[in-house]
Amino acid sequence: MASERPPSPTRGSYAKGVARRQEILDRAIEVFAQRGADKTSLRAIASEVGVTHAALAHYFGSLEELLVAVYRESERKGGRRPVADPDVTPVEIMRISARENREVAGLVQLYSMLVASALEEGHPAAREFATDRFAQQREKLATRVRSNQRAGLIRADVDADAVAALVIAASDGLQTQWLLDPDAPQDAALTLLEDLLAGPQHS
Amino acid sequence: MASERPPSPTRGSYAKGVARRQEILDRAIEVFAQRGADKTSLRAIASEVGVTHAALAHYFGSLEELLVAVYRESERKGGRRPVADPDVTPVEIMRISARENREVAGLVQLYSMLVASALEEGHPAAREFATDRFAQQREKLATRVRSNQRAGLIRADVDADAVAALVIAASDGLQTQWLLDPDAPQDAALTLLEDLLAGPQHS
DNA sequence: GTCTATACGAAGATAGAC
DNA sequence: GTCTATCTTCGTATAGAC
Repeated sequence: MASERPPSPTRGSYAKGVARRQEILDRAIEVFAQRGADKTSLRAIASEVGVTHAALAHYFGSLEELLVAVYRESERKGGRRPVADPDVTPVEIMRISARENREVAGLVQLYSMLVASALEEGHPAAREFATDRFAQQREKLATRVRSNQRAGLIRADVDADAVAALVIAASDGLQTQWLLDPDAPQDAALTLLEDLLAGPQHS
Repeated sequence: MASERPPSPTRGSYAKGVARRQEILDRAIEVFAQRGADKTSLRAIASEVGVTHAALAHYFGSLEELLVAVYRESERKGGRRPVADPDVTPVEIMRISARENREVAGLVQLYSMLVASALEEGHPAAREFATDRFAQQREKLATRVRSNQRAGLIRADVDADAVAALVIAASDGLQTQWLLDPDAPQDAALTLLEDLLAGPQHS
């Protein structure tokens, strides 16, 4: 309790690196929000952060890994605590998530770019990011669907895994359409899906 | 019917250019299918076609415009005649389209990349392509939905425009998930949506 | 471990020769 | 109209100072 003992010599020097990495990441997020996901090269970020582009490569390995880190960190910061109430529908979950993402400039664009890269060969970082994310989201939403079904909020005759995949796909796709054309019926389409899933008894 | 009159001298010299452009486009499609949407640079295409990368820039203006041309031409060639039967559901339309797209290697990846680029600023060609495509698809499908509703194939109490946007979003998103994880319930989710839209009387 | 300096090859764009 | 030559910028890799 008195004086903090310094970390062991063999691993002590990690502290600075971790803090520095976080500092760079925070700045990179700002740069990203301002310049857009596309024009943000390693050199551009490095220049604005105040380091050389080689330093970024040192901390993050590659541009793509930096982009993944930026997205994960942006989402972590912008995201409120996960919705605890099990009676909230999957569509409402995606609605909340979409609203949060839209508040962070460039985040949806970055997500779209990462997913597109993941589809190409030779992009392991993006591929892993997208694959994991879809799998986790599908599992999380499927669990919620089953809970909703027990509570009578979602009709019992639909497959929970299919619903999860469908809701994610619809949410992603509608967000894209909305960015390209704000007149596209994003909310209406999402609400429609929600009503359809609620079953015949929906108000 | 006898002999084709050559085009007028003032515009005749276009003929060679148009033919050459088409020839380059055909080769570019093959190169694309083999190498993937990502690693296909202007130089790579030019090298395989047998011209310099500057020639491609001359014919297509920019890499992005070439990519848009490649996608449009690939889709035109792969697409069968449009489905005439007005009783085919929008979901079935997207299923057919998805099946055709999947037969052309790299086409879905290219589409995903173009849409992602369209979301970024400073990509007018991709932006125009994606905006137009979504608008056309929404209009086409909405008309079909209304027809389906009159025929009793789709429940009458849903908004046709919202259905169109929803079906497109679901189809695009599910195709992406399927590419990243073939175990994702793509068909099940699409069929689910189809059944939900059919209404309470669905078998 | 952290980071700078530097070099390399490849990319898209463009000016101007032919 | 077509293409060579060149410009700038990019991501990555390495060597070595601290």
